[in-house]
Amino acid sequence: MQPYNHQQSLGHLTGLASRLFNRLLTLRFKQAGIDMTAEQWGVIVLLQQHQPITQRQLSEWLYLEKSSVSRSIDGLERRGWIERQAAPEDRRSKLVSLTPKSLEVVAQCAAIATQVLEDAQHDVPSTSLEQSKLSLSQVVTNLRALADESQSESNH
Amino acid sequence: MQPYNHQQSLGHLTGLASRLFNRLLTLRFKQAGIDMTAEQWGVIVLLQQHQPITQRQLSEWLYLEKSSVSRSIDGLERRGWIERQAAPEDRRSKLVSLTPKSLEVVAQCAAIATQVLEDAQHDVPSTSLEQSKLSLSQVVTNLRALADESQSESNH
DNA sequence: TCGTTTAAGTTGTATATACAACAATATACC
DNA sequence: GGTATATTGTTGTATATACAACTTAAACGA
Repeated sequence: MQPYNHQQSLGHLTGLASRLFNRLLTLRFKQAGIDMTAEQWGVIVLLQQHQPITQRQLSEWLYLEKSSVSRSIDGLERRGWIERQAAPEDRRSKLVSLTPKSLEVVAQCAAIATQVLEDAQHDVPSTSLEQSKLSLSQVVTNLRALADESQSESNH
Repeated sequence: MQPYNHQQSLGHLTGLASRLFNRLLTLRFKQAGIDMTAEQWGVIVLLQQHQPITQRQLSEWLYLEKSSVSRSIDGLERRGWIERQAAPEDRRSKLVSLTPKSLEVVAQCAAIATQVLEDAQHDVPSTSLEQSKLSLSQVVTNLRALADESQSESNH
C-alpha cells in the first residue's frame, strides 16, 4: 500500500482548486461591482437552463443539502435576482426562477466566469483538461455511491 | 469562444469532488467514533510532517486565511489534539504541535483517509490519475498567481 | 376517513472560510 | 532611541455547508 500523502492527494488538490476558483470568481464579481458569490452563481447557472425548478431539484443537481439551498436562495432573493413562488400542484414545494432585474447581472457574470476559467486553464492542453474532467467525474460518481451506501447503513 | 458550460466546468467539478471528499471523510471519522472534520485532518497531516510550526506557516502551506487557521486550531485545541506554545524568538507567533494524546487518533485517521482515497479512485487508472493531478496542480498554480495579481491591484 | 409515513422547506447549531478591524510585537528608518 | 510601518494572531461579521429538529402538506394503508 502506498504511504498516505495528503499534500498530493486528490482530496487536497480538489479542495485547494475549488477554494481558489471560488475566491477569484467572487473577487472578480466584486471588482465588477456585483455583490454575488461563486456559490450563488452556481445556483443561477442552473436556473438559466431549467426555469422554474423546485428547491429540491436544485439540491439534487447541485448535490447540496436542502438547507444549504434554502439559504443560498435567501441571499439571492434578498438581492432581488430570484423569486420563490408557490407550486400550484404541491403546496409544500416552491418554484424558483430568475427575476427580470437579474438578466443584466447574469450576462455580466457569465462573461466573468468564462474569463476566470480561461485564465485558470490557459496553459493546460485541452486534451489533458478533458482527460482530467473525465477522471474527476468518475471520482465524483464513486463518492456519490459511497455516500449513498453509508447513508443506508445509518438508516437500519 | 466556447459557450460557458458550468455543469462541466472545472470550477464546478472540483467543488463537487472536494465537497464529497470532505463529507465522506468526516462521516467515516464519525463512524469510527472520532469527532474530527476533514479540514482539521488537513491541519494535522501538515503538523505530522513539520512540527512545531507557526500558524502563519500553516496558513501559507494550506493557502488559507490566517483567521481560518486560527479557528481550525481552536477546534483542535479544544479537543486536546494540538497545543499552542509561545515562540521564544518572536512573541507574536505561536508554535503549534501535536499532543501525545493525539497520536492514537492520528494513526486511526490516517488509515481511514487512505481508505477513502482508495475507494474514490479504485477504478481510475493510475496514469489518468497522475495526469489529472498534474493538470490540477497547474491550474492551482495559475489561480494562485491570478489571486496575487488581483491582490496587488487592490493595494495601489 | 383517519392515522401513519414520507416529502419539501425552514430554522437552530456547529464548523469552514473570507475579509476587515484590532492588539501586540517586531522591524525599519531616521 | 523613538516613531512609523509591517507582521502575527484574534475577533466580529457574512456566506457556505452539514445535520438534526420542526412544520406543513402530500401519500399511503387499513
